[in-house]
Amino acid sequence: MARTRADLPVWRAGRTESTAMRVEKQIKEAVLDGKLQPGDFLGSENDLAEQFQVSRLPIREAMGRLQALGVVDVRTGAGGGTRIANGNDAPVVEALAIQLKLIGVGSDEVFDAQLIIEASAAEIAAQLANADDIAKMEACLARVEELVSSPEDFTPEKLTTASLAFHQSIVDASHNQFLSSIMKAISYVLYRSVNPYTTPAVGKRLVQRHRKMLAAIVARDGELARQLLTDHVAKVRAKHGAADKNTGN
Amino acid sequence: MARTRADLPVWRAGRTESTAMRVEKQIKEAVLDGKLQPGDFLGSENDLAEQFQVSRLPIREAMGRLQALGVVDVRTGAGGGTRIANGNDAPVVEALAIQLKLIGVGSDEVFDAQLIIEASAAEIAAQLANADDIAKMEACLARVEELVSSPEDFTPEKLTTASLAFHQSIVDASHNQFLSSIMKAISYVLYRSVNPYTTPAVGKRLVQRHRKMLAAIVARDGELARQLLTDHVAKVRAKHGAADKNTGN
DNA sequence: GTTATTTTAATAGTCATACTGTATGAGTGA
DNA sequence: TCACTCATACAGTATGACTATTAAAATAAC
Repeated sequence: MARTRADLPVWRAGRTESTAMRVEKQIKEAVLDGKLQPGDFLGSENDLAEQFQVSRLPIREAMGRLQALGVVDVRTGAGGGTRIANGNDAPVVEALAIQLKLIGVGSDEVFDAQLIIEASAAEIAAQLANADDIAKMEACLARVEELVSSPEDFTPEKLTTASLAFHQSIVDASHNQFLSSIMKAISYVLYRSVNPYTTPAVGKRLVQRHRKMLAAIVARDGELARQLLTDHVAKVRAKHGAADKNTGN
Repeated sequence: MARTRADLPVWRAGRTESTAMRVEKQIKEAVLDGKLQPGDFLGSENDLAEQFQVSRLPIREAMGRLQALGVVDVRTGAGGGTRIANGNDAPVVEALAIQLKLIGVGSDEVFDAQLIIEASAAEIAAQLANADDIAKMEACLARVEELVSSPEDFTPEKLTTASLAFHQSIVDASHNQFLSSIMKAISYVLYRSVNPYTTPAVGKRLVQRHRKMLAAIVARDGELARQLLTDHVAKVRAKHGAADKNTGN
């Protein structure tokens, strides 16, 4: 694919700050300093335009950028306008996954991170998991079992999704929202990575190991849970192989 | 036209989302699918406006959003326009830190995550660290020592920054860019959290433990490095206390 | 008096146009 | 060959107008 300027010297963006960037920066700082909290009303675009003594356009742009980052919510209609968002990690999780792709982070690194985070999360989950968490994990496991035992419903996409949901439920059971967010980003990348290798035969072995992992957590055996998780991730990784290492896939 | 543009996904009509969001979504999907790669040229705002059959404004908005996420770089002037960015995790790292604040993630959870990631990273670093990594870590350590031994230069901000830089250099030495990015987000949050507790006396004990940690890594003793890291983080955490738990500070 | 419906007003979203500032690359001259 | 100048292409901003959407207020129905 010929791109005339694709190999030009490195681009450094953001030399002179635009109005939108300045506004964006101020709001972000205020949030980090706790001066703005979830639910706080910033005003309508016209309000803010007057407040910052600029036209609607840069304000609109700044709000759009903050919205893309999940920092603010924007609503149209009477009583609408911009408010500081309640926590919503979906945008930043997706953005993180994209950055891993752009940076060129290899599968190995993502698998390593998965190993580190999930193994520790499983150990914590074995201590902290409550009835709701266990119910959630069991539901995810049941979904996986349903898929591998009914060939007519089976698709690689469904099984990959269900399996990753189970892994996510384990991390969620650690009651650490930071780890949960990171795990979501890992799932984002892993989905596209492991999906081609997902077959019904793989699924059968998968579900057996999943069941053991859940049993260890329910039995409050953190050490065993960690060990099983470690083995499991290592096996998935081995199946994934070294064929496409460093491609980000 | 001497300049070709990377193929974009086809415009899909729909009425629920704004135009800017639709464009944003398509570009993000294309990047995740590998159809767009770092350096690929998307076109000028006018090009894209024509391509998507809308005015400049929604296009401009979409590019602004993607720029805020670090997905694209935008440049003015002749030969300017929008390109897919090379990896740049700074925006998403900051956004992640903001989300932790908005979600209300407590200090405990961040410390837990730090413990998990840094301990594992230190263990890996003990295996993989090369001469450059060690030089970098030593430079960071030297900066910390310099600060605690010269009271006239000392400020809590400087020491906190230098100490976190040392921790970052350890994670960087694991050669896992994903862990590095996550550590940056942790530093972002931790800076505001531990800074008030940073004193010269604290610094003196800090530097001793730092030196031991680095020695263990240089000696390729992963097990010891992990142990020292774990103890160290636990001690910082204890000093931080439970006074402001769950405040996000 | 309460509920369902309509109307109204506020607000984001979009468009067209014009102008400014800036960076690039081509052209000019020494 | 090198430095300088200048035209051009591009983002950034402004203005004004129009549309679509939504919450709230007003009205009608029960």
